[in-house]
Amino acid sequence: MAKTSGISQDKILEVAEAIISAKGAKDTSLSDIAKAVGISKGTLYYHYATKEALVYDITGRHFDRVIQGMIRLVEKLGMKMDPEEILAMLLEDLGEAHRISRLHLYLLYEVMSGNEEMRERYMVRYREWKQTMQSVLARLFGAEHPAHAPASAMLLVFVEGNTIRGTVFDDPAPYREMARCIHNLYRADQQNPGGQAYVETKDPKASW
Amino acid sequence: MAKTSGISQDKILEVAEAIISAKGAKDTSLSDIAKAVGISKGTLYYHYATKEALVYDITGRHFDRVIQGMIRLVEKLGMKMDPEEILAMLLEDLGEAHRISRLHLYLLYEVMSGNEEMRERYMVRYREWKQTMQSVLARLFGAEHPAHAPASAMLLVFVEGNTIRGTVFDDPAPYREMARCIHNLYRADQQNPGGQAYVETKDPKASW
Amino acid sequence: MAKTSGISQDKILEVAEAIISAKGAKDTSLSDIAKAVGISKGTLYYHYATKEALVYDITGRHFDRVIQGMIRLVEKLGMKMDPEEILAMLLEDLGEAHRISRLHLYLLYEVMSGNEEMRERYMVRYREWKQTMQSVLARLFGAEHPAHAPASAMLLVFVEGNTIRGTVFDDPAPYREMARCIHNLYRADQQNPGGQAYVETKDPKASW
Amino acid sequence: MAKTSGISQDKILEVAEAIISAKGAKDTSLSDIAKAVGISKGTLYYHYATKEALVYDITGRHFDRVIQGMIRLVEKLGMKMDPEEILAMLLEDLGEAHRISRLHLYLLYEVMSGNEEMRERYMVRYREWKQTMQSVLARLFGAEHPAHAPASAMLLVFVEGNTIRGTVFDDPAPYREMARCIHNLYRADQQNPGGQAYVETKDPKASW
DNA sequence: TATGAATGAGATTTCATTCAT
DNA sequence: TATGAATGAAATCTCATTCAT
Repeated sequence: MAKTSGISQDKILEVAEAIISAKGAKDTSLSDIAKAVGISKGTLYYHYATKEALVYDITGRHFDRVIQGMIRLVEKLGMKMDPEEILAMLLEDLGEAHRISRLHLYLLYEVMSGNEEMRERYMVRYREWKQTMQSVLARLFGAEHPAHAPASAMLLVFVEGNTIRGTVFDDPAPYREMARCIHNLYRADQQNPGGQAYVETKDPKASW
Repeated sequence: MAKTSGISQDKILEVAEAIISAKGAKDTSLSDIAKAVGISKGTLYYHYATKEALVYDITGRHFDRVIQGMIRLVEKLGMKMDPEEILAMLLEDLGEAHRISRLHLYLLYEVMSGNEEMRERYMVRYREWKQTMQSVLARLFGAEHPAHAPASAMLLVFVEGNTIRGTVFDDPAPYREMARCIHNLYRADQQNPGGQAYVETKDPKASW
Repeated sequence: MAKTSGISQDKILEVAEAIISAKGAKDTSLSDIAKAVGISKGTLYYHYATKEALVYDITGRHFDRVIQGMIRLVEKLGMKMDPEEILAMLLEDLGEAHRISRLHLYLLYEVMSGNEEMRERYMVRYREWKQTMQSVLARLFGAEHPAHAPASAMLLVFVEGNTIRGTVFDDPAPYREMARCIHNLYRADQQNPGGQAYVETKDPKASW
Repeated sequence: MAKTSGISQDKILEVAEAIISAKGAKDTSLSDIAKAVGISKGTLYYHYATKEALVYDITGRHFDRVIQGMIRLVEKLGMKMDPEEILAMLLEDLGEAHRISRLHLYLLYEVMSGNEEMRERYMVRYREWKQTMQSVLARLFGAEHPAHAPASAMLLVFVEGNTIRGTVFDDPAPYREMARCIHNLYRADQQNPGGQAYVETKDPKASW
């Protein structure tokens, strides 16, 4: 959607992302962005023919960063730590990055009120992110485990829930307890004592 | 903020809420609402001096319903059930009400990009909601318990996380596991084995 | 498409039509019109939500006038005159009204480059105009006559051809000869000496 | 107006003409054309300093083709046929070439809403076309004849009228009757029985 | 209470044209 | 010859808000 070329493209994205992180895409006009980048509206149009196209690329950047951030953090921590601690740090890392959280919610909003194409593209990246979470769990708890399905679902919910929580409240969430909660899913004696195991639905509308 | 008057006030709110649940406040014009209600823009303006005022009242209605819904559900279930099961049902009840979820996120967006007054009013209702969650926990697990703080924080995160999750994906979340996770916080042998207890911060910026 | 109401609606149409007759709809901006009427662009929008809607109503006015003009002229001339002379005057009347001719061509252009809805509405009025021509011929030469079909087709071609001719050249067309030409179609000894009679096609795409 | 140069000049014209025939010059951007030709806007600008210059050349091509088409058709038919039949075929040939008709009208529009220079150039070619029509009539009915003036005027009106007619309606016009109508002008007993002969005005504004 | 009319400010988009390389 | 980048001016449309009646 975006043209490929040198320096300005990136600068536009960077500046636009900063403004949108602060005010949301709906409240950020192309004038605002052009002014902040130091170019004319015409030039902005030359690089991004529609506002949507710009938001697309920002969405891409956002997920790139979030996904790379997870991977880098896990690699940095290595295997020296307790899996539970690693999960706690992951959750905290994502939960405390407020600028990213705001952007995350603003992009979600764009998707909710956007067109099908927007939604499609967003979902692709979202699933990629979810996949990364599952890889992290596999790395921490072994490749195959029946708890992976509920654990990754719960991890996602924690991350998203923290996003909203951190946007509304200022104090940190109980990251440690959340980590333990996920860890518990992998403990033999905890597994569904007398209950049904959580199995992700696989119908056509299922998402991963 | 809203004038007190006859019949239309409620009708306006109802219709406006329906439209905003579907499209978001930013993408809903006062024209849209007036048309749907069957009144003129002038009349709409007579009842609500600004668009913000209308969104305020919708926010009020929204939290009223969410809070009342929780209370009613807990009362309906009574004490016959396992606390864990009640929690699971609470989470499911909130997580599967998609129209409410959408509205919830749209209102959050309004707050994020709104002015201070809007934020203030929103916070009042939000804390009220949080208070209700704590009451529910107190009812389920006893009035005083050190786990209440992390448990209510986690409950909130679950609820909000599910809101987003349900908006993006179509399949249900692992409500049962979430409920157990909260339940575990109240189990003696689970409590912070060799770790620090979660304590909510109480600085001025703290929110409850 | 247009709102029904008092004075300004008509004034807008009148002024807009004058400007569009001179410059064409494509080269007439809503700003131009608003300025000429003495209202703001917002007010113009209040009365006509799109430029298309405005052009629709102008198209309506245009055909109204052209059709009424034909009827009035024929009625004025009554039966005192030679049919041929009446036809000549009709052709001249339409051919020499340059402002109307320009508008006619500008509207045709809008239809050619417009959407299906525009085309639809235009065709309705166009056929109505064609119908009026046939009524005029019926009045001049009797209700039923095999020459009606080619005669009305030819009359239309004359009128439209004159429209272009008068736009490009300044001198008058040979109205009298055209009239005779049509008249000849009704003369027994002229009818298709050894040729096929012109019959309008009646397939689904046929237009009248 | 156009620079003389290698291969692209012609390709540009060809492609541009095709697009403009379909959408009209006003609705065709230089971007559209550049993209379709497969060159950059900069390169297009190198070949045509303005959009107007491009339309000029397309106008030239258009009249070249129309004029050459008439000449070639008449030559092909030779003298074997009835003059009336030749006229009918000429009219049909022009009337049924819809792409050319569209272009013809679109170019007329450009002239109507264009500047004086555009108009000037257009008129030169238009008169050339008219001249060709007169040559055709001379060939069919003899070099000198008082009916030439009204006949050529009427021929032009027929051609232009058919252009519009064919754009609006789908069914063919009564070409044969039109041909006879012109033919009749050359018949002694038909000439202005008791009327004034049609004489083209020769004032400065007269066009041929 | 209710409304039709009006509006200003601003949003997105478009595009012919220019120019350095 | 060719082009990518840039731009200014303008066009259409949107809408919360105001106000006389």
